[in-house]
Amino acid sequence: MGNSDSDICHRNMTSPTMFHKRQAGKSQTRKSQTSALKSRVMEVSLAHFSDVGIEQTNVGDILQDADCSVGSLYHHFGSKEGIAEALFVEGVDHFNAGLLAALLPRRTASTGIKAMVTFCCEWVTDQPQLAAFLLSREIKLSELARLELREKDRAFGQSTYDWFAPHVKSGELQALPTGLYMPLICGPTLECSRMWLSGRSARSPGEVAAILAEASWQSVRKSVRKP
Amino acid sequence: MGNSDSDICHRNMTSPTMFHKRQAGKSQTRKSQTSALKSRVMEVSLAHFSDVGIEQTNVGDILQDADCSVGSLYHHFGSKEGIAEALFVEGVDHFNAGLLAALLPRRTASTGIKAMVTFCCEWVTDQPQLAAFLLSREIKLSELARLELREKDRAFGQSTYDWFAPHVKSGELQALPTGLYMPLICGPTLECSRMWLSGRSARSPGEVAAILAEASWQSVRKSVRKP
DNA sequence: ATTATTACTAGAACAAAATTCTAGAATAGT
DNA sequence: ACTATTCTAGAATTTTGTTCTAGTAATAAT
Repeated sequence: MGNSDSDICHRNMTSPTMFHKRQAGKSQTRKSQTSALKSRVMEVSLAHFSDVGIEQTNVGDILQDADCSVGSLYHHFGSKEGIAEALFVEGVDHFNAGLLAALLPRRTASTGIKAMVTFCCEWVTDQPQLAAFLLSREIKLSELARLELREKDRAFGQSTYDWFAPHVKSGELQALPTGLYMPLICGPTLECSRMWLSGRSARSPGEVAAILAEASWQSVRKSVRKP
Repeated sequence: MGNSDSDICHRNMTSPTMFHKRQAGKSQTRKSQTSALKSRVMEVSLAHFSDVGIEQTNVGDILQDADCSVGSLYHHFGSKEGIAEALFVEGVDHFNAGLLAALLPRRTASTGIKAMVTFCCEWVTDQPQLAAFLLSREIKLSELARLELREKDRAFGQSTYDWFAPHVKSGELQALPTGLYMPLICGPTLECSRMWLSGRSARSPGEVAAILAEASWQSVRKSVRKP
């Protein structure tokens, strides 16, 4: 999170100097101070965003809670939305990586699908703040971030599809339009998550993980019964 | 939509005069002008909200596009969020009513569940703007609206449960925690909707309604196979 | 009919909050 | 040592949501 090199100055910089190798030389103090500052801002912002939403959060509070100056904040993030964007991209990254890590080692269709659902449930239950923020979708992404995410999304979709394909061929999984697997597998869980996170449901996803896993599995397995 | 009597002045008014019967007498011109204005504001706001989000929308634009004065807008809606709130409550009402109307006449578990999914798909596909707005959930509701919605939600849940119960008893539907039926039935569809609405998927829910209906049905039907 | 009250419209004035600007300090590269 | 760049800082500016005051049309009360 800290040294994510994601400040806007790097993003916007087109000069070749950005490719010079960075010697992690002697005095690390300034660098670490800076990255600590960015971390602090992101952490504090997440707390506020997930609590009252981006709009209701005011930069003044972030500045104060993160002990950061206006200049620094705008230097690193460009805008309030910029902070949200950074949080969003990072969050999606972590989630997708975790989901893949849960899926890939599984050898059977059933265990793979259920592992995805279970991971989803646990992830949401373990870090409700980040989950609430990611699921809220009130983020207006910049064109750049949009493309970045689109690409990550594509890569993620490809990875899962590579895992699914053999199981479809072997007749364990239904053959479906590619875009439907994720909604069918994670949709119910995410819906439960939203309800829990917004206080409309008392039961956390973690508590109903097993039921959700079984149900989602039933929805994508190749049915052998007559309809 | 027009004469919804939902302006804040009515909501906040506690004096008994609000209960005086209103003679729909002679000159309707002012009333209709007013309700036309409110409709215009809501329509224009929905377009902006679903396009760029509530935060990014500025009142100035709404004022201009709806040809409304600052005074009128704040008289009728109280704030920018007030407009969003009105849109949200109205939207949820319509959606829930439609969903119930699709479900209640069905006599078998299978056709009922599938009707819900199908309705969901069509509703989202038919009015993408409203759907995008409702699904975005960036609305900070007032305490009053929160309670109002909570109650509607409860009533809706009760109605669907009354329909489900006999089918659970007869062994067609799985017995599940009450809060899980909706996520399992509508979760995949809503997830598809989000992807379509945000441009991450090309296929509209309407196009895959049949597949989703069947899959969701499989996820909640009472399974007769060995696990 | 006259008056009083209320609903509504209108836009100037205000306040709060986001962002830009300018300047200076720390650091890295040459 | 010198120069360019990154980073920090906070005052100044701009933007934008909201309030206020005033006036008009409609309805209710007397």
